[in-house]
Amino acid sequence: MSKSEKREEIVRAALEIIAEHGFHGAPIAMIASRAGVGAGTIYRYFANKDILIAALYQEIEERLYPFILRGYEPARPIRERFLHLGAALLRYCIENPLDFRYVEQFHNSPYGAALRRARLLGEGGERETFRALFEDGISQQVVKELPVTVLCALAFGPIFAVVRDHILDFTRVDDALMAKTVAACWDGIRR
Amino acid sequence: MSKSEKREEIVRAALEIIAEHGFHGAPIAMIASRAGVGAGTIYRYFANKDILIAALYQEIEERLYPFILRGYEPARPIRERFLHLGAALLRYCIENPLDFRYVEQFHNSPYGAALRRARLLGEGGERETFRALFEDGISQQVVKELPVTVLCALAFGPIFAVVRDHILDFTRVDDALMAKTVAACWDGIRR
Amino acid sequence: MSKSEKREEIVRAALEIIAEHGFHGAPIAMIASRAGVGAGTIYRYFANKDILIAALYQEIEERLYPFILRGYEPARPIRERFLHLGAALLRYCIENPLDFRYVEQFHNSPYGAALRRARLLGEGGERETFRALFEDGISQQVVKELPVTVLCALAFGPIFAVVRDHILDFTRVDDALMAKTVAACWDGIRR
Amino acid sequence: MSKSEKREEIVRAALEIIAEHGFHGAPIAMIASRAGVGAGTIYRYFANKDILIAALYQEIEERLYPFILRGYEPARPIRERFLHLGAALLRYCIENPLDFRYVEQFHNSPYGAALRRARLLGEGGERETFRALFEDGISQQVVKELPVTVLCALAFGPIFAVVRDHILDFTRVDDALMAKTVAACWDGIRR
DNA sequence: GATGAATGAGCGTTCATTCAT
DNA sequence: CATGAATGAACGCTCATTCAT
Repeated sequence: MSKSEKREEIVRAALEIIAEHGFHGAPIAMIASRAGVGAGTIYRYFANKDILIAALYQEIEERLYPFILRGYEPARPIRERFLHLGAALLRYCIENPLDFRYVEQFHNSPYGAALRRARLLGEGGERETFRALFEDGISQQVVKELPVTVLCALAFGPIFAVVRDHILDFTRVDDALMAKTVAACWDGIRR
Repeated sequence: MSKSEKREEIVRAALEIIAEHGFHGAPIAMIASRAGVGAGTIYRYFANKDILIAALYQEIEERLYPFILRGYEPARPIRERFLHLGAALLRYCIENPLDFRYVEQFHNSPYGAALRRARLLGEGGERETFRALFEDGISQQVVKELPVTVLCALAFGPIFAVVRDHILDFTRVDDALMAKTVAACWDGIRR
Repeated sequence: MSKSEKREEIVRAALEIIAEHGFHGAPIAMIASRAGVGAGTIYRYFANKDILIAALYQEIEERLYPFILRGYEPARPIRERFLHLGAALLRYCIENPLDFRYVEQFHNSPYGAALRRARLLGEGGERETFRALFEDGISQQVVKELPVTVLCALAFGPIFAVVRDHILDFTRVDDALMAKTVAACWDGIRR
Repeated sequence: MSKSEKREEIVRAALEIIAEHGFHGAPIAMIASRAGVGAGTIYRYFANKDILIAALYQEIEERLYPFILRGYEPARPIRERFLHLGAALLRYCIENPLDFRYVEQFHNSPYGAALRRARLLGEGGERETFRALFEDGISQQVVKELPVTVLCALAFGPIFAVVRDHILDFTRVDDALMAKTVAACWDGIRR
């Protein structure tokens, strides 16, 4: 196994186990054994468990962002752009439930809050795209005049809630329902 | 300190520490010391940590439910009823951020998922009220024809997201913004 | 409940619980609740748990000794005297299994060894009777010329072993088997 | 220290401390420190304390059995066979007092009773040898017609009692006394 | 005198991290 | 480099003992 393959195995194992059992249910020894490496080896790639956790979060973001931007055209009308981004986000989460579960676990830790706070100040990855969309929408008087954070809440809150229900098998989400959900989110933010 | 005061102190200490640091950041010894009691004392009131956690969740529910139903009139129009419930829910969370944080932690634990699943089957406390409202709304063709779980997501998702941002000081939520937020949620679910 | 009744209840409860569950399975709180008194009350009668344990042992000895001496006639022949004492001892243990179990637990604790050592030096209750019997037997050349401790071992060892098996339901001991067992013990020590 | 030496050290430390102080007087931390290892290390070799205790018992049995069978010839006369086994058993206990004390502690625990009960049903290690001997003896009309459990009591009861006295320094047991003791046991069971 | 709630030292056990091999 | 055995601090929990009522 090459060096980078090993790293990948570790990250994959951590994702699976943490998504499934949460942070407390994921001892380093279990991650190592699922990854097929020694426990000490993990510390060659990540200084400690917190850093592994943060790096994994990073990786997920780096998969998500290209996914939702694929085919995105900033020149299209606001509504169309929103429907594209919302649908892509929803689809990604439905198709990558481990990633979604992991991100939820992460945000629900002291660590996650720190990161979110840091994001507010600096550049925010895909956040920027949504921020630009909402600010365009406001200035074109297509979107409600609300703080961007609230618009985010109106747009993403329902999407993530639907994904949660889907993962817990409370709601079966198919393409049709995905479209309707995102459309309803648009109703929430549009003027 | 009287017997019931001691119990209350324990519950309050647990609420504060768990809301702030999560379940892993809240050892029994820390809860005990914050409550001003010995560690063993907690076990006179709660058989073990899990039961303390569940009891605290129960207590929060028992505070929340009466709060949001105060002044609720099931005979009023759907929209009005929704605005009442949504605003009350949002206000409760804003005014009781520890309760909100705690409930989030709880739902994000294996324990919480088990409870949610159990709720789906049996009677669900305040859930019933919302379910009735949404089903009324659908049959009166005032609300979108979507699964109740999705309507819940559209209604509560944004509310909880706004509360999260408020607690993290990302958004300052005043009465006006609360009203606008709930109104936007209504736009999301109404036909 | 009078003062001495209360003491008796405590001792009885301790006997039952310790005989059944051993010393670790017998917290003071459990003894108190079985005795129908408060936990603190036990400390009015016994300075601490060790002293309760020792006092209970004492009480059992004080029941056993009169029982085996009932009808004992030191003037009768050695063999007859031995059969009397052996049968009485065996019968007592079979009929009072809690006492027997307790004594076994006791002897198997650091405490029990200390007591046995103390006994060797001072006067030893019923031990004296047996010692006298064996020494008579040796001087009359009816009993093997062995140290008294070894004669005790030959006489009591099998009796206690049989009782253990009876209590664990490995052997059903009736009057006939009791007689045969004691007779065999006699064969062990007689010339 | 090699891996298997470490395991051995742990077992030896546990034997010493439990033999001396009983199960409650032998916390894991004390065993670890006597063994010269960290407390957590014990759990690499034994899943928990109960399993350590059971494994140690097993090891003692596996030392005892070969010892008493060394030079045993099933073709010799009953009496000779009994004297061989009895003397070997007695010698083993005298020479390995820690083993003896440990086994006594073990049998006097809920765990030990469970094992004894299990033994009654299945094959019983060295028990089988003694059982065969006694049954041979009965059918050859050399041994008293008593239940095997009672014959065991007559044979082993005195031996273990003598060992107890020896360990507590009540009786000094030398080769001559060992021989006499076993001979007396034979008198107890022979016709 | 009697109570039982309160205490906290001490238990068995886990697991992030280190380091000899 | 990679390993995984070793570590020990920290956890949840029990229970003998105390003491305010």
